[in-house]
Amino acid sequence: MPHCHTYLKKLRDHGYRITPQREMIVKIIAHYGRHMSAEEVMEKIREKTSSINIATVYRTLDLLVENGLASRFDLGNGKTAYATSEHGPHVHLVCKHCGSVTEITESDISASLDRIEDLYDFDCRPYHFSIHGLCRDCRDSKTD
Amino acid sequence: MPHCHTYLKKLRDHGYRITPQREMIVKIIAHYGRHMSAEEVMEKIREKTSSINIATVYRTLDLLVENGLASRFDLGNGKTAYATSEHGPHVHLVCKHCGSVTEITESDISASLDRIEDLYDFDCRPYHFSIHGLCRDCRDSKTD
DNA sequence: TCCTTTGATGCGAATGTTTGCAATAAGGAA
DNA sequence: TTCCTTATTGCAAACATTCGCATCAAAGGA
Ligand SMILES: [Mn+2]
Ligand SMILES: [Mn+2]
Ligand SMILES: [Zn+2]
Ligand SMILES: [Zn+2]
Repeated sequence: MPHCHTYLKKLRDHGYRITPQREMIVKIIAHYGRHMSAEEVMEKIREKTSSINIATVYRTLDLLVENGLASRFDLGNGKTAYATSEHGPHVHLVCKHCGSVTEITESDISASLDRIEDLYDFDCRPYHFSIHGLCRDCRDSKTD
Repeated sequence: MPHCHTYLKKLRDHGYRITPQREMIVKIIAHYGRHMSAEEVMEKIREKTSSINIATVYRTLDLLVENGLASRFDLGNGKTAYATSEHGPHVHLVCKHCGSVTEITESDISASLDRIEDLYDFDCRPYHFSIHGLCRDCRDSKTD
């Protein structure tokens, strides 16, 4: 499914101009279906055609996030990751000690998100964020 | 209350050395009671005595986070913020369009965190993280 | 108190991300 | 189709954060 067309249309509808750079970046991240860092997007671009400046990649990814077409989050390793909604909504449990990442099931968080959207009139969806904590292994291996 | 002593003791108990640099950084962030960026910690240090290298500030803040004595999170402006548990556990709703930040009430999220801790055996507490989304004002001012 | 071990610091370089600004080109109007 | 307005790009510099490594000093034992 060419989701990228939908994304591009939404951008155009919001009054943004569709440039070859934006088309290429949207296509790449929409089809990839997983998290990508800005640098990974750059690599895919280099594989295909002429290069795009890294600042433009960041600006386009941020544009998608601001308009609810992608999510941005921090996996704790000093890099930021991006994904379109193709990746599906979910929460990552990131261990701040060993860096392991677990994805949790929708139903484990959706009640709280519903509540937040109701009470605070704040639109969390499509959600995709990280909760940093300690996994069992790391907790056990500590005297505390 | 000199929480900093507690923090320093915990670090020592975990086998870390207590250096003048660590003492100073822990004192500053524990007494401040709010979020601070690494650069803000540096400013406080400069006001007081001789300088500490910024890399040491980052390393010490990360040490506190890894040992559950402080939390680190991203307020979406390209800077990372840190706070000790003096700041209290809570979740920020960060609007990715206008940048506004709302703090939500403990009870609005704690059920989900309990569930996560049970099901995944993952220690979320003391929790302090951000959910990025759209506030009412920004949602309303969009054609979508 | 002095010595030894080894974890912590400072420094400078590398990496990741943002920003200001002049040049460019998308999209609408004529 | 051509022109105009102004959003977008590329570039280079600034900024935020991490890392490797030589040096230093905290902590514990003699
Ligand atoms: Mn994910
Ligand atoms: Mn807070
Ligand atoms: Zn872990
Ligand atoms: Zn807003």
